[in-house]
Order: sequence, then structure tokens, then C-alpha cells
Amino acid sequence: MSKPTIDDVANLAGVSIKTVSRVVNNEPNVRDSTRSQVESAISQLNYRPNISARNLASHRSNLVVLIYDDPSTSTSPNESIAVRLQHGALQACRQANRELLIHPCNYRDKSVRPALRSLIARTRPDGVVIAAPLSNMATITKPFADAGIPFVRLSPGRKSTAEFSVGTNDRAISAEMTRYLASLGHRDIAFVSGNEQERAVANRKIGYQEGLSVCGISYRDSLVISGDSSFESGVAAAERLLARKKPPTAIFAANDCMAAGVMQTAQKKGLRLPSQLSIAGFDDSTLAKYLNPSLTTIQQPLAKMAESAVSALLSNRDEHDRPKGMTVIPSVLVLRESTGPVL
Amino acid sequence: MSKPTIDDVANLAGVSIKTVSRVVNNEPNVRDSTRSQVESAISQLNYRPNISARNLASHRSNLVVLIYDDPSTSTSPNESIAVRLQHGALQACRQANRELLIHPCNYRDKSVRPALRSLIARTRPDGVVIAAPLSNMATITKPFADAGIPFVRLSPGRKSTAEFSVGTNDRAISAEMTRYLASLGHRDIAFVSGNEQERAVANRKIGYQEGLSVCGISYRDSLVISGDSSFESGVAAAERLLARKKPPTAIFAANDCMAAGVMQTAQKKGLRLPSQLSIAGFDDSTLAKYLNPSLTTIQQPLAKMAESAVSALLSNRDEHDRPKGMTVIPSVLVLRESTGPVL
DNA sequence: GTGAAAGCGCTAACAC
DNA sequence: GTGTTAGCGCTTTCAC
Repeated sequence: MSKPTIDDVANLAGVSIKTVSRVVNNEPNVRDSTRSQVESAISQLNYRPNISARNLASHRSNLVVLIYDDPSTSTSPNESIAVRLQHGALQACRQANRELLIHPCNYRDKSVRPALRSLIARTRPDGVVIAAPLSNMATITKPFADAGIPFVRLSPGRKSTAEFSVGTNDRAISAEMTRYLASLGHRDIAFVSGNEQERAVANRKIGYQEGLSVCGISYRDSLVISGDSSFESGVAAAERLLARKKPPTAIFAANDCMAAGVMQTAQKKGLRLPSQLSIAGFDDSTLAKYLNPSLTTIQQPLAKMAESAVSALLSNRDEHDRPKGMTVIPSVLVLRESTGPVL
Repeated sequence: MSKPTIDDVANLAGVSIKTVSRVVNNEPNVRDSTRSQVESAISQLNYRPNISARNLASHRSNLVVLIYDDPSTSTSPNESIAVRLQHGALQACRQANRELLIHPCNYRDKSVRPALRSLIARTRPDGVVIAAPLSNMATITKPFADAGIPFVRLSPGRKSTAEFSVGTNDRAISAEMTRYLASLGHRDIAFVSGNEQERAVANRKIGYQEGLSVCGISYRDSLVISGDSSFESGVAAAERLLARKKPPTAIFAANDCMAAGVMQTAQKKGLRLPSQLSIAGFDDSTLAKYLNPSLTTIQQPLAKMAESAVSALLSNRDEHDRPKGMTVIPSVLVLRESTGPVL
């Protein structure tokens, strides 16, 4: 009645436990006929290997950790980022027969480091995926490097040829959004930047500048406002921008949360959108679809990114076998109602 | 150089491994002086027990599973629900030295059952928390019942005195929202219901009816529209309600997503909010703060609920010790700009 | 191609 | 209060 063990299977199949182990782990050197005997015994008994025993003997944990900025403590709560990362990571884990541990963390908190060390000590993960903006913070990566646990960074902000990472074309897509706004006739395109310590976010501003330049529009510092990714900073930015003698006709914010702040402010000032002001965001959070007008934004392939990071981590257990450089999965423009031609 | 084991600690402290085990597991029957010797040896060596070994020997996994409706596949994507549940569950797990496994699932999918059975076979969790609306679906609970794995339901929809569960006052708080709307002078208060198969959601409608009754407003079927929790169904409901010869002056939707649909529709029809129409939602999703006008809604204490479910699960390993009945943690009204007095 | 034996690092049961 | 002895159910090593 208690759970069948590898011994039960071996007895029933009339082989040694080592052979059962070979079959279960898809190892070679088993005759086909033996293999099928074992397989039938396994399904007769409904045998499932005991993970703890396997882990103990093999010195692996079968655990993968996903680390990301905790949306519960962030000034720009974007739960959809966390959920999409989880979705992709779970998918890859399922395929690789690993379990996923999530570790949302607040990098502003002093206790991040000890929390990570404790996590490592407790779980000894096989691999770790670190999402932006944590992916380029030494505080976060060092504990794993110290412990010799392989990790992959998501959107580390700058390409490193020395290590493997997964990213997206944040600069190019921001440039594309800017070009799109210009193509609608906008010439005074403002930009609300996010927390520039976060490199992947800083790239969005660089893309904006590149986009302007491609369209022959000269960059003006006065049209760029530094935000901190929060809704409130979007509100503040819009207030400054819309108070100008010649306000911009389009505002591109580095995330949806700030774009929502811009939108609310513009509407409270009585502007009609998008005829009097076009607004674009970045992230395609759930919010974007439901704002009125719905928000033109940029969707990052976060699920795919997390999925490919996890697969890469697990498929090449030996770090030297892993491909180097950044795998880039492109983001896409999501055009909705908040942007339109200059009238 | 390799990880210190319990033997190393025992040697250094000059005691047996059993004593070390006692100290590590906070068991009684250790003299204080012995305990501190062992503790100093532990910190000298930076010893951490090997989880797999512990699990194997103790027949436990130290794993807790959190099951919830997958926001990635839901028609009413509310990532904030998932994130808040995770937050609370993680907190309780940390305290109890357990790890959390998340299992978002799409209950409409045929493969939920096998996926759950596979999860059980792979991980043998110590306990499981099942969030609404999955918490009252036999498809979801049966695999755990069969495997003898203790589980706690969140908001099962109806109180059972036979088992322990954690819920909130969904009926009472919906009644309170209705009373609040009535207190603003509204008499024609419409309700947009959610998926009524989901009991906790059905309770919201009952609460609405109770609220009306308390205020001496008679219930009218024509002011209740069946939605399916999606934004689109909110749009459809608003179109029907606002097309009436005497449209309602307030609309209470069973979730924020539908409320957003109602809001968008009302605004597209040129209604000014809240002066011409008050709108209330349910969930306090991130969306609610950022809509314009921001949405009056109801916040469920999801994090606290998940946290207390996990603690209850872990603190009373013996099911018979666990308290019976439902622990109710109250929801709160969140009053914002979308509701106001009748003009 | 297959198997025997020796652990992996811990907890449980019981002896002292 | 503390230690001894067996496992837990696998993988690994190496012999055949």
C-alpha cells in the first residue's frame, strides 16, 4: 500500500535496481526487451521515483530559482511582468522535469543578500534565472557566483560576450516607437524616462534618441523628463510638459505606469486623446488594454525570454558548453487608441 | 572544501550527530551548554542541513504548493490576485522553513487532473493551498484527497463546518458597497455578475441583493446583467444598462475588469463620471488605481488569507488538530473617484 | 548489457 | 540528556 520503490519494480521485472534506474533515467545500455519489461512493471505499480532520494544520491536538487523585482514592494507595480516570467519559466521547468522556486525580492532592502544566501543554503538550486532590473546588480548575482551556481541574466542591459544571457531589442524597439510617432506627423515628441540605474530601462531612452535622429528630428533635453517609473512621476512629468508654451504633441513614457499618469493628467486638463496628445507606454501591462483610450505600448516577450533562459541553463549543465553572448528575442509594438495623427 | 555535514559538526562539537540533529531541529532534551557548543560549531563551519537528506529520512518534502487560476489563460486577467496570494504564501513558508511551489492552472483545460497527479508524484508536497475559484472544484481537490495530502481551500464559497478553510466576508462586503452607493442617493443600482459557477463570485451578487434589501430598495431582475468576468462582458452589460429608458445611476460590477469595461463604455457614450454614473468594482486590481476616474472597489486580503492558510496547514500537521470551520478575514471598501452622489 | 555494493546526509527508534 | 544503529530510496562505481 505504501509507495512502490525501485526495489519493487526491480523484483517485478526480474532485474536489478540499477537496470530500473537506467530505464527511468533514459540511460543507454539497456536491451530493448529489458527496457519494456521494466516499463511495464513501472506502470503496473504506478511507480514514481522519490525525488529526495534521487537528489540526495545525485547531488542535485532539480530546483530552478526565478528571481525578479517584487511587484508587491515596487513603486511601479507591474504584476504582469512577474506572471509572464513565471509562465515561461514554468513551461521550461515542466519540460525539463524540474521544479520552479520563485524569489521576488526588493533590491532596496538590506536583507536581500542574506535572503539569497539562505535560499542557496536551503535549496541548492541547479540553476537560477535573474530578471531585469536585478540582473545587473552585483548584490544579487554575487551569492550565486560565490556558490558556483549557474545563472542566466535576463536583459542585463549591455551585451557581454563572456557570458550567456537572454535579452530583447529594447533600444531598437524604442527607436521604432519613436519613428512610428514621427510617422504620424509628430515633431515634438517628449520622453519620460524611468529609473536610469536600471540599464534595460536606460536603453529605452537611448532608443528614443536614436529614433529621433533617424527621423531627422533634433533631440531637445527640455523634452525629456526623468521619472522614477511610478504613476506619480508620470503625473509630474505630464504637468511639466503640458505647462510649456509649446507643449509636445506626443509623449512616450518608459513604462505603462508612467504613461497612465501622463494620461490621467492630460485628461484632467481637458485634452482629448489622441487628437490633442498621443501617448505611448512600454511593457504592455494588463493596464494598457483597459485604459481609455487604450494604450499604445511595447510588448516584451518575457515569457519566451524566461523560458529560453531556463532551457539554456538546464540543457547545458556544463557552463563551458553553454553558448556565449546574448540571445535576443524581439519585442513588438502594440498599437492601440492612445496614439494618432497630429491634427 | 566540500559542504560540511552533520558529522563534521558533531566531531567539532564533540557530540553525536543525533545531538546536532536535535539542536538543528529545535528539539528538547539538550542541555543548554551542549546546545551552544553545537551552535558555535555550526556557525564556525557554516553548516546547513542538506534538505534532500532530511526529506528522505523524514518522509517529508518541505514543499508547499499554491494552486490558483492561471491569469495567463483567464478571460479576466488579474495578475495581482496571483501575486498577492504568492506574497502571503511565501511569507508563511519562510517562517516555517518550507519552500513554495506555484501551480497556476487553467481549470477549463482537460489536462489539469493529470498535471496535478504528476505534480503530486514528483513533489509529494507537505500541504496545498487552493485559491478560489478552484477551491470548490472537485477536479482540483480530488487528487490531493486521494493522495492523502492535506489541503486548505481559500474562499470555498460556502462554509463547511467539517473542514478548515480561509475566506473573506464577500457577501457582507458586497452588501456594504451596495449600502454605500445607496447612501450616496442612488436608487437604481445595477449589478453586473461574474461567472456564477464560481461560488465566491456568486456570493457577491447575493450580497448586492442583501444590501438593497437593507436599504429598502426593491430588487429588480432587469438591473442585473450576467457577465463572465471579462472586460468585454462589462462593455456588453453597460451597453444594455445604459440603453434603458431610465438607466441606472450606479453600476456595481463583480470584478474590476468588468467595471473597467463599464467605465470605458460609459465614457464613450459621453457620460461624466461619477456625476452622471457611479461605478464600483471588486478586487482592487492594480488597474483600479490607474483608471480615470480611479475605481472604487473592494479589496480582499488575499495575502493574509494565503498566509494564514499556509500557517494553519503547517502548524497542525495532524489534520485532526486543525481547527474546523472557516477563518474569515474581512475585505475592505476602497473608495476612490468613480463613485459619487446622485446629482 | 547488467548487477552488487557502497554510499549520499539525514531522522527515527530505542538504548543507555 | 545523549548516543547507537538502522534505514530512507535512490545514484555511482566498478566488476562482470
